[in-house]
Amino acid sequence: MQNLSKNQQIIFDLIDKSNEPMKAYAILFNVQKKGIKAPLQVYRALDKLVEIGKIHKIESRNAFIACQNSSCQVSKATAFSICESCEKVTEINNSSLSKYLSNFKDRAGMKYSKYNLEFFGLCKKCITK
Amino acid sequence: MQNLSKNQQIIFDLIDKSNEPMKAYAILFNVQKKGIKAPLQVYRALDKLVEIGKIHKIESRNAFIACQNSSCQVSKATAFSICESCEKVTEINNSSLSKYLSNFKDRAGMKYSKYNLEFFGLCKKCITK
DNA sequence: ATTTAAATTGTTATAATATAACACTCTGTA
DNA sequence: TACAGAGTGTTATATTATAACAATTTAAAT
Repeated sequence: MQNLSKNQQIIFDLIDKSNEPMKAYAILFNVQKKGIKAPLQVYRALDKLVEIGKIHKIESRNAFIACQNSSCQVSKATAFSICESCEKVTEINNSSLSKYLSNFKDRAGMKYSKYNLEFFGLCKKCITK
Repeated sequence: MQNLSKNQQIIFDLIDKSNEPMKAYAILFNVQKKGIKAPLQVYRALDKLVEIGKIHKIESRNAFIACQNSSCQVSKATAFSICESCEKVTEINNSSLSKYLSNFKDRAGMKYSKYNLEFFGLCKKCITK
């Protein structure tokens, strides 16, 4: 795989270091000291990083996390668990689930090339609170 | 179940008549002649309608569709197919899928109360184009 | 080395999506 | 009939995302 460009690398490093999903304008604020000044610079890098599978967008949160699955090249089969109390997000890496969903066919005869699944609930820590 | 309020009914009727997902500001434009003038009036009705399961939000599109599943009271287990060419969205009502996902447990020990799944691809019509 | 096309960057402005805050009104019920 | 909860109306503003255009860098093929 080709290397990331300067902006892409800066933004990927930031997201990768974070242990929680980051929103675009939080990213912007953090990288302003590195010379990235405008939203569009952030969104362009995010678009590319999503496209090549280095990060994923958590659609229900409008936020981005680094891919936890080291072998992931393309974001075409993603699943996440989201704690509705502490907002912790974890990428689910479960071969039974991914097999089931990748092979799923509905009666409409649609050809699926991609899916995104988000589970919501309470994480272990938050259940006991 | 209790009846919808005036604004909720107006907005639900509009979405229900539409055969495609509607965006909040498209809804606003359509209901202005009925006296609903401000975005917040729309968003409040949408929030309530989502909460009681009459409509669903398509997260990847920031758009709303009426629930196709007449028995659905609460939006806690939703799945959709989305055509990336014509943007047609269909609610998937498949008991095998919903059973599989409702029973899914990951190793993080999280207790899930809800999920949302979006499949992307090409619908029958668009495949042949 | 030089050309060339594609990707990336920088910049300003603006579009699209969504919520805060506050006051008032309606509705069901105890 | 008063009271609590849900709903409404309104203005302002916050948040998320893209349009348009010009310049620069990069990678690959001559």
